[in-house]
Amino acid sequence: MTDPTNTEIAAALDQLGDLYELDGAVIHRIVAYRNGAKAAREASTSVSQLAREGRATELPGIGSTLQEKILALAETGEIPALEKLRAKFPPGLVEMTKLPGLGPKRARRLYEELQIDSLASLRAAAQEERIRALSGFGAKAEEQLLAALDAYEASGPQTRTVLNKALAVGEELLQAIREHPATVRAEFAGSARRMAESVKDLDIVATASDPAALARAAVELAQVEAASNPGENAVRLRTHAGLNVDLRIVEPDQFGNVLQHLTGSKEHNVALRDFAVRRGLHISEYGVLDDATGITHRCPTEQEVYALLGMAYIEPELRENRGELEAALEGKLPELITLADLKGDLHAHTTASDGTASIEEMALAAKGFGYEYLAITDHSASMGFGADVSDDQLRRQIELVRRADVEIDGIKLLAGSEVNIFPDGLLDYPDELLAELDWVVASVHTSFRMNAKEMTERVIAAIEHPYVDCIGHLTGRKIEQRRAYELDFEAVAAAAARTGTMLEINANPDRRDLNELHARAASAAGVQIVINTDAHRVGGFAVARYGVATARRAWLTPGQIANTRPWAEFAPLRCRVRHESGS
DNA sequence: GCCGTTTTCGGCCCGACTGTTTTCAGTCG
Repeated sequence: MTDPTNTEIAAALDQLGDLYELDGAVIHRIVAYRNGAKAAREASTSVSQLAREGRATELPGIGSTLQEKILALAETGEIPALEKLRAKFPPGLVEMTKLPGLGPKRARRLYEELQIDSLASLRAAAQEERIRALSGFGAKAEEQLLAALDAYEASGPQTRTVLNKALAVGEELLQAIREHPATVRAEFAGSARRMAESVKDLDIVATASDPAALARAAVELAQVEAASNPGENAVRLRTHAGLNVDLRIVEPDQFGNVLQHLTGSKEHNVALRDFAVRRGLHISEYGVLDDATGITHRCPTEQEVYALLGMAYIEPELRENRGELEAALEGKLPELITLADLKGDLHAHTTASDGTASIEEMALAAKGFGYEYLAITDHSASMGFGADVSDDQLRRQIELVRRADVEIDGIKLLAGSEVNIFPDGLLDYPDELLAELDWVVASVHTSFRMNAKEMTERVIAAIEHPYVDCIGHLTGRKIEQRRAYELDFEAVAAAAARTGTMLEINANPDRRDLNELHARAASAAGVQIVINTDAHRVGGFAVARYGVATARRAWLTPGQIANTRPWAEFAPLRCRVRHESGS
């Protein structure tokens, strides 16, 4: 049988955690399963394989017991403890705990005392006012359960907003808050500050000369559709797009504590506080309490919070409990790449395929964005976007790019293509035509539903092609829309490292593909990474920030990103150069 | 269930909010 993927292992461990929680296990055991699930989900190699070798325990949070369970899943397809718990609790019971306000303890009482085992039976019981008979429940609880059921059935489990959509309105709102006369300082916190792929809501932390006045004024801003009653130092806003924004206004001497607390992530904060406790310190949003002195240190800046723990400042993008605390202690945090480090873009479209601007317009836009070089990479013939670029049209396009390169000063233009990888691994243009190009991105755009083995062979065939410089948006995922297709990432990264083929971080905020975990693992495996915007219009280069954000969340430095180099240094990195020179 | 420059056993983050309570358990972020 085929080994379970890391995602499947993580799901099984998460389920075990949920079911043990219903079963009333001590919280630390439940947390251990959830930590194990996180470790499996984020591992850069096959966890089943590690378990077979007895090395899964090297992952933080996986000990011998979890390794045994993973091994059982790999060898028999099931985990006995999980099957036993599934038999004990109906699946509807787990679903009930997804309702806000209903946790495992209360759900289990509803099941045992009223035989409620599904959303439907829960609704019936609440409507018939049978729940209020239980001690600890009242009429209010029934009311809230019915409201939660309505909300859940109307829109399903909570949806998240892709980061650029949240920032589009959020940055306007932040700017408006900053411009208010009472505001001294205002910053994003939360997952938006960490530049996560998507957000549940936005958090803004501010200091103000008159907090209550700022809270009242925020309610009246043009971006705000509705709001809670503004308090003395907090208000919840809802934008016209339905995004919730929490504004917290704090004392300046606690700004660092609150910003750190609300920036999270939860996992980072839990690990940070755990670390602090071992040193006699207690971190909260109000300060850092020192057991030895009884003094609570209030921190105007986050730097002071981390300094009190003897750590270097940790950039928000790294705060995911992926080793940043240990690195900060040892002074081994990476010098992360910034937007200003990018020198060129190697994936952009024009009207020759599905872009909206000419070669010249895109060149000038890229130059205006500060780039020194740009590859024009329209879709190959089989793509079917607008005007197909046939072989002859590509030859003509090459001429046009070369001419524009001569005519436009201050930016190097490369004649390229985004070539389709067919299901059999072959490319859309003949080799002799590909050989004429300066740069070739190969991408999968069709037949996503192949199995992992076939898809891996398909992509590796392209990686091994002598004229392919780079693989575009490797996994095909669209954030909150479309899952990544099945692929053996380790094998792909190994092939890319072996051949010198680059892997792209596609900066389109709906893609961010490679994702941060893949990008980190690929770079560690020796793969050269490029950050490309895949721009389809002159404004398209602006999304580079999201590609940079993914690279930062992948711990990457400028040296690990090929297109931080000027063209003279980048050009020899292309694997085709080595192919052509016969090495 | 995991883990160890105080531990192989005994710890394991912090606080707010809510409804149902007469001091707190459960839930959430």
